[in-house]
Amino acid sequence: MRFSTRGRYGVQVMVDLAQNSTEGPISLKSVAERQKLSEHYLEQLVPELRKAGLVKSIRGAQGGYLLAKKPEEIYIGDVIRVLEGPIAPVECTDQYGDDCCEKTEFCVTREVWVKVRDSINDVVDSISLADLIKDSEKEGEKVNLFDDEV
Amino acid sequence: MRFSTRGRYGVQVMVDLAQNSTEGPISLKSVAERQKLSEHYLEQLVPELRKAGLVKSIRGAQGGYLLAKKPEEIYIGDVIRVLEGPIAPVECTDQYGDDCCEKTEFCVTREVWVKVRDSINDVVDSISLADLIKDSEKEGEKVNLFDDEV
DNA sequence: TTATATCCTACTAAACCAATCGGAATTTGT
DNA sequence: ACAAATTCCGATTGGTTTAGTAGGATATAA
Repeated sequence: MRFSTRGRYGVQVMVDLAQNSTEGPISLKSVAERQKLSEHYLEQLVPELRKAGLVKSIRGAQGGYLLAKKPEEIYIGDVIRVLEGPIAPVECTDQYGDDCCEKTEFCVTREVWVKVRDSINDVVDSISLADLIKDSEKEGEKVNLFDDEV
Repeated sequence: MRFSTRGRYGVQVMVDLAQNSTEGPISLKSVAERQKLSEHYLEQLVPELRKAGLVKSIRGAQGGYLLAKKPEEIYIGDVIRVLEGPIAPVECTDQYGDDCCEKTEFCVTREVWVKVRDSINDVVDSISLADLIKDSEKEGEKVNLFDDEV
């Protein structure tokens, strides 16, 4: 049960843009260096974010990418669904309200996957880019934000 | 972002056992027929559930599998984690409290994945086999249980 | 002793993942 | 006009994972 690198890198790129593109476009080269990712691979992912209206691109020298909206208006769920496809822990939860497999009897287990799907969507749709970079502004302290862990 | 068939089939098998093993062991052959799954493939999965203490096996003719505990005491999360491994939407959330990548700066995005992980675990650890088969006892009505959907 | 089961280890075909490669098109600065 | 920087685009690739299949060995009831 893993997200692929697509969603993970995508979120990293968006956060990086939010942190760095305050004045002018940011090249993928610099994002790749800061985030320690393959520039070529990002070239494959980021155009999808552009087509989805999450970033804007400026071509040519000194070009690069910019967020298309304010960090407060971009939710992690949007980024993930663009790069990973709809969140559907099993196939039959892909479309809402559809009935799934051709099982003759009522499919009992679907309830589980629907609840998982909805709960993931709730989480990722409740966190904006602004929420994430707010944390990073406390840079240097390195506090543990995850006090819910063991 | 999918669970593999392992987790899905595993839950199906456990539900099938809960529904059918009230008196005596159930063969994988019959489970496979009812659930329309490959018997041989189940032979690969179900022993893992046995080693994890979720089912008991009885070998030989008229043998088969039984739940090792009451349906009220078996949670979907247990089944899934046995067959899919720990729920960790990205690698660095695999162990609790561990810090992840060797990023020099604090990893902002990890917060997202930790919250997703915890929310999935909360859901699957709140649904027991008993909860699922309770629904199926209303068989025949075929009501839509998912009124939270569009 | 036969049929029915679980148990166990390999093997495999297909799909998917995470890139890499090689260039075309666009824009800025000199 | 030209070079450098950059996005854009399609093809290819090596490795891993998935979802099984194959072929038996072992155990037990009838």
